[in-house]
Amino acid sequence: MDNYRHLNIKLTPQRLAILNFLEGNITHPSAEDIYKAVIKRFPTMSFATVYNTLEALKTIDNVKELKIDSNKKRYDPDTSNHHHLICVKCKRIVDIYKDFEINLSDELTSGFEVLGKSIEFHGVCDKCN
Amino acid sequence: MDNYRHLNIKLTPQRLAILNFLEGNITHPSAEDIYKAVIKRFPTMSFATVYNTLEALKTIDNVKELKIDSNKKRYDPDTSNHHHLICVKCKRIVDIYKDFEINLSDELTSGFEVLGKSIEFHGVCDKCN
DNA sequence: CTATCTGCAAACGTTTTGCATCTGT
DNA sequence: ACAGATGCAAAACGTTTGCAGATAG
Repeated sequence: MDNYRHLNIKLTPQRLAILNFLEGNITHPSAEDIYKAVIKRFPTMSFATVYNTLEALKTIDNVKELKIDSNKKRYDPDTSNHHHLICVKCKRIVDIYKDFEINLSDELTSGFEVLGKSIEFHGVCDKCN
Repeated sequence: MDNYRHLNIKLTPQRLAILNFLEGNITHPSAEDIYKAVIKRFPTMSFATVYNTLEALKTIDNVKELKIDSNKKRYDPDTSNHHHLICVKCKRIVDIYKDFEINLSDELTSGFEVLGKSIEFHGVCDKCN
């Protein structure tokens, strides 16, 4: 529904459908989730287009590839710094918006210049508890 | 080289080879890395056996499956609480042994009971810098 | 002796690729 | 007009599975 001209990528109807599905989406969808959502409006949509679009969006930092699921890639349209809390039972994921300042002392960093971090909290959600 | 009787799993020569390869290994190897290492001594070794053994070792908490690589699973024989620092350029991984105490206030946890966390630091290593 | 493991090959789910056609800009 | 996107099918890749034969305990 929005205007995506500022992204400076070719805006095809398929890409707009994907962008609309992703906008404000906090479900951390997989490529298949995205595919299933957009194919309703675009019966000819292919996985190639989903992956192609995700690649384009990653490049312009409009989407972030997540490693929270070891079986498949998931995507997050929120590219701001935030963390994830995952239920070990039902795998529900919630976003954690807080910047935890962690200083790694030099003897821990092996000479690395540390740029950032991402924290995966795990726990048990209210429904599972 | 060690004695693994305390693990209480069937100790086949193949499993011993995998255990020996993993012991003290800080390279966070993938299934293929393990396979390539042990096939030198067991030319008939199959991936099925590698995965079967990893599954058995995961069950008894002797190895941990890592999510640091979005393309494939990696394994860590060090199951103690620690974190990882990854070079964004060369993907080199170093272990961070420190327990950062992070308290999530109730308004952040969405009712979850938080049990633990794992932090993925990213940065640029000395060689890449 | 027998419950479990091994090794092979086939199957699986996810992601990538090649290519002819189509389309935003 | 044309650089780049689409859609299809095939391939690639990591991982899992079925099963006959082997083996640790």
